[in-house]
Amino acid sequence: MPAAGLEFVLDKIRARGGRVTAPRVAILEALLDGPHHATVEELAQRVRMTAPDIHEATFYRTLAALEDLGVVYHLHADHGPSVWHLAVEEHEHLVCRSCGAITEVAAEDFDALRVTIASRYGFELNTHHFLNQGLCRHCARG
Amino acid sequence: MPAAGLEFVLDKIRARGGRVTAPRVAILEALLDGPHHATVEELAQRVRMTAPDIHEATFYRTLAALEDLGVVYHLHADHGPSVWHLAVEEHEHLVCRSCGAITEVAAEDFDALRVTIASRYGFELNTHHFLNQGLCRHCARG
DNA sequence: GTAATTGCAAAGCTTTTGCAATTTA
DNA sequence: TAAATTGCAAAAGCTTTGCAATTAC
Repeated sequence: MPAAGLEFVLDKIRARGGRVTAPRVAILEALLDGPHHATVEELAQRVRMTAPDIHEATFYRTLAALEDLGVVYHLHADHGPSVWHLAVEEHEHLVCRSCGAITEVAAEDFDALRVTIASRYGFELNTHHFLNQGLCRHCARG
Repeated sequence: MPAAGLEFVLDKIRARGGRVTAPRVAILEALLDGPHHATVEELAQRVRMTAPDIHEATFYRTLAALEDLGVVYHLHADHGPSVWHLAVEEHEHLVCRSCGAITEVAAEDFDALRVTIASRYGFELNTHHFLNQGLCRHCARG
């Protein structure tokens, strides 16, 4: 899933007959520049400086379109809004239920589990659609 | 997490100073009799025959109370409502993103993952708070 | 020009909450 | 009787949608 730069994604949009619009560019830049994961609200905050008039619905529609393209994906958090993520590199997300911090870890750490589940149950596990919950190093101690 | 029978749970409620009410009994019975997991809507449906007047809010409050007691827990589904689960035995849930079927698998299948994540990142992973998504044996073939 | 996209407003769905009335212990 | 629980109604939070206006190609 190498999604690399802005131009790469814009070309992908055009290739599908999509339009490259100011809102889409702004949202993509926010995701490319800042941390590669964010809720809609966080994205809106990042974008607000450069493009204050993008409607909330546009975020949802743009992100859904980008997800169709395989450029982003979303994770479900415990409660609260979905976390949207740039599909640059595969990794898993550990979210601390105490402090809320998100730790990104290597996708390979989950490989063994996928293999186990596939061989025992014939189930193709997609591990990165949810945030994995638990207690981070720091909070586990406290 | 042996939660066994109805009486066991009712005693647990009383022991905490809680009241044993008709709605609580009805909701517990629905969970004990039917499949051990259900959404609020599904529970309401099961309960409707015997107790048609339990308000939706009561389901949420009752389930939250039972969760405090460690008798039930809830899982977040992909989209859609939470799935409430009787805490009788530990197992993990695999939900098929194609047909929606929930496969329950042994908790031990996830043990290795928990150990890996703990030793590499010091993160105490709680694996059963989310439904694990993927494709079931049947749909993976199709 | 035509199809895709946006803004706006409204609504959908799940869940939570304030409050007065009811019920359990 | 006192504290816990319920029903009701309203609202909160996240997300989706219909529609007319706008914009990219």
